[in-house]
Amino acid sequence: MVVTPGNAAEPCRGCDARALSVCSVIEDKDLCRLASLTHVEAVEPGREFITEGDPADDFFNITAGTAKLFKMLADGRRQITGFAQIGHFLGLAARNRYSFSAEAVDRVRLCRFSRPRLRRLLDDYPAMERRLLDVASNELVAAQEQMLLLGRKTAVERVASFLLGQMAHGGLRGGSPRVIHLAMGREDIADYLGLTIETVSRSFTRLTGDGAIVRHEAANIEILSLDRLRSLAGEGG
Amino acid sequence: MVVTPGNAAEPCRGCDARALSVCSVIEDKDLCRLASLTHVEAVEPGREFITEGDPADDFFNITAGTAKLFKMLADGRRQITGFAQIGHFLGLAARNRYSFSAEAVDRVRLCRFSRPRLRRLLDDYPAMERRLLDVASNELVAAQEQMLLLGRKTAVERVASFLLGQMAHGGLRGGSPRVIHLAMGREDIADYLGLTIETVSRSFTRLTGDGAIVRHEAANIEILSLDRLRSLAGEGG
DNA sequence: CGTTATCTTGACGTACATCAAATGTCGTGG
DNA sequence: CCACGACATTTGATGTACGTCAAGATAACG
Repeated sequence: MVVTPGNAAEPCRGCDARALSVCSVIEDKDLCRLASLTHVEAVEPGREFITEGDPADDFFNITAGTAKLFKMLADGRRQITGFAQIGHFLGLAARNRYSFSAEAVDRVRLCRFSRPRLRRLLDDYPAMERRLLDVASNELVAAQEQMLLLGRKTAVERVASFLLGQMAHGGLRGGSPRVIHLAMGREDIADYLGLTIETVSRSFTRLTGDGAIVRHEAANIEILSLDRLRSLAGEGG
Repeated sequence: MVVTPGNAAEPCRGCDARALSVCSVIEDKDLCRLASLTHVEAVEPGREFITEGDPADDFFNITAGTAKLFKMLADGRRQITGFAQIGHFLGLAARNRYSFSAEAVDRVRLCRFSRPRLRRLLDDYPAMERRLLDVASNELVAAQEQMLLLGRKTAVERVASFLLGQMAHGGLRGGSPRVIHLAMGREDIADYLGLTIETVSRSFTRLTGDGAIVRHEAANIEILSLDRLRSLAGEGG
């Protein structure tokens, strides 16, 4: 599973995720050291690479693809707490066990850091610790937003908000600005929004009927009216 | 509103919250400097001291009482994202505007730090930044747990989980181990759990019927069977 | 003690879940 | 290229947990 990079000396220099991730604080001249600390891996779709409750020995940085982060109840009910994409840093646990599981949605590439190694890196680069605090703060803001969604929004509002969120992510990478490609299926969307697949599907249908979107192949959603979508999301009034 | 401490030189030394908060990383000899950076304030019940969208000029440290943190939708729907109690650090925003509001539940005492002053303090005490990262990580774990609750748990499971959480907090401070005093009313509990006050009330009634708890004055809940409460919370099977 | 706010209980409505079937999508092999 | 099967998504019919509306019960307060 471990993929040896083509150029063993400098896998980090050409990394697409670098500018988007905590690694951006490492200066060019020290990239070599950064590269020596990490293992690049590929994870096949459906494969779980973090398991809730396991010792949190490693940290991860997503460099390609999409992973889902989730928690489960004993009887199988699942809540996806977020999707991790390029540049996303994973594994902050505070305690020494993971508090969630992570599974690849499509083919994921990631860098794995061992906890003690990252600790040493943080000691040498205080700016990186600051950057991590920023990352954690942003995730906290996103988590609060999601609590509002899960606790108080209707099904249609949830799906509309989800699309707006996915658009924000897609916007970072190029691509046609009005068409969103969803890497995850309806079941993952449902488990992210606290709904069932049927209700998610019906909500897409209603958004279509309201003229906010058009579905192309279920995974490709075209935004017809951003204003209408915003209004249906319940945030912009 | 600003309360001048009795002993202006060292309000931090005798602070009840110090051991529980980020301030614990400051050595005794430097407490004087810490004290010079902060303003101690009292906030009356019902008073809002952070407003979502306002410039995030200050950080806060709760030293007594309970505050609720919340977000609202345009039409008045509200989601309480957490309750902040002694030792809780508030104001991490990443962007320069608050992403949530905060209001005192009962009488709150807090320390206010201006953003640039805290920044300088962090530069001098790298350990404090590390501590803040731990704090943020713990909050992230709690937020994920709450997402599971809001997205996938039933009303009774939510209320049982809430009581277990409040017990964990109450356990830190002395007091009778089996009786929980709830600082907040039913409306706040409902807005925290994504329910209505009626459903919260009915869930308390069901927990009572199941022999898990007894209500004394609506605000004082006695735990009769921790096992039964855990099982009803849906986590321990 | 009355007055008022908060909490509990009851009757009923509704948004979403569940169960079930139809339709669409995609990979595989004829 | 088309036929087939497996799986994902959509649509429909019905059930239910929780919300809404309304009335009592209880506690807080002057």
